[in-house]
Amino acid sequence: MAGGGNRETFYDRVYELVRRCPPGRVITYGHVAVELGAPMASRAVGYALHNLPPGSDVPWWRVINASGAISFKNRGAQADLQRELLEREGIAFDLEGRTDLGRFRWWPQEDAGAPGTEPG
DNA sequence: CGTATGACGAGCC
DNA sequence: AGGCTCGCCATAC
Repeated sequence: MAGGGNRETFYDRVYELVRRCPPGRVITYGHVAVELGAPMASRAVGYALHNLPPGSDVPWWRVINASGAISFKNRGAQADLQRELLEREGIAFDLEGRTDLGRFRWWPQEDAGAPGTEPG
């Protein structure tokens, strides 16, 4: 059933992109927004993950802020969980709780098979 | 339909 | 380097 009518919301687009983020890599809210065509919708991106339903296969923990740090630190438990999940994937954290975006940042174009971005 | 929220980003001091 | 403010966007009520 083509069903049609199934309009994809901004949230769904965020989920799809984040879902493509491979382990050991991270992406910033701002970059996700840019990929979606809304470089200034970084806030909406975070909101999308906030509305992320339980049981979803979206690696929300691979999404961090432009500072390379984990957001919603207020959530404590949630932030701690994200950091643990990232560390298990090989993501290193700075003493300030920040990661090296220049080393772990993931670029959707990599998945597209576009050379030039060598994570080396 | 208008207001308020929020897991952001960049600029300014 | 750290902290504060404004702006921007997409939903919820």
